[in-house]
Amino acid sequence: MSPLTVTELAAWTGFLRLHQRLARELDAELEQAHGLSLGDYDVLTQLESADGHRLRMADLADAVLLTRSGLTRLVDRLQHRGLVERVKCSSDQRGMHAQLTEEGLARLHAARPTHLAGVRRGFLDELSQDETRALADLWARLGA
Amino acid sequence: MSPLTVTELAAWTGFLRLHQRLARELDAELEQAHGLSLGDYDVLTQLESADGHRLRMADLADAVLLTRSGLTRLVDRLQHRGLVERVKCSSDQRGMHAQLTEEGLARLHAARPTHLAGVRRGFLDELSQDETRALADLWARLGA
DNA sequence: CCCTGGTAGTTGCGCGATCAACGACCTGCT
DNA sequence: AGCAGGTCGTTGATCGCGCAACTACCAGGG
Repeated sequence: MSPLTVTELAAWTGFLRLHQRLARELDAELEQAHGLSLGDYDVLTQLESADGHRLRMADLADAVLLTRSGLTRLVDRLQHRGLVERVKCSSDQRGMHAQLTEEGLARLHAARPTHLAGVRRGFLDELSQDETRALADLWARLGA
Repeated sequence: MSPLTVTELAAWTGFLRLHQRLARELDAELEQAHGLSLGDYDVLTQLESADGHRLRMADLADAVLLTRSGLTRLVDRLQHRGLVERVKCSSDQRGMHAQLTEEGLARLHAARPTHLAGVRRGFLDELSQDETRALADLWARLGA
């Protein structure tokens, strides 16, 4: 396996470093301002955009890239705080829906400006429109 | 705060999702093939490229974006496995160097092909040369 | 000289995530 | 009908990390 060129290395490690830095910054900011972790925010957002503000546990886990067990506990915490509730699935007795509550929606809306500002400040603001589109296309390609 | 455009959203979430997926894939692969986590590999690599294969704890922590406490324990584990050793700093009685051992270097070299193959397969192979350069430049700009 | 403010590294604690194992349930085949 | 194999969500155990507190040490000013 031939070594990476300097440019390749920079393209890869820059990706890693930026993610680590940004994830920590934005998480801290959101936690401090609204008591939500990035994971909380991610789950809430997925639920908001889902039909009826509810999602099957497994689908939600896939959407936020957590294991099922990781999601179980994250939903536990959100439920305990009243931001989400569990609803039995009618068509499958094993299944559960995670359902956004009124309060969950409100908290999400309250937190959104903070988070969007952070994402812009740390990421989008540095990108031209062309670059933004190029990145979006690139991630789509890499996801397939 | 105005909402994100679809493209902006894709540029951001794609970044997040790709990182989560890749980090998990590459970590599992490296763990299974060589018993090293990505964090282990990262530390070993930093030490390899450092002068005398050694680095002050604080500098190493900065290089791999861990807190000092996180690094202390990571080095604990590596030391326990004989891949790294701690050396007192001569110029500062508080200071410690993390120093790569022979075995640590060997393990790193053994693991490198696996890791490079994974990075290429999941990331670099999908990029044209121009894109690779553009990304490297972009990360550099975002780092400042 | 010492004393104050700051830095280096380690530690106790708590959190959040994974993995493996489990019970409950579904589905298709015989 | 009954069983085999797979899926859904949860749980117990464990791990790695950050935060805050701590000790040891450094450096500069009175």
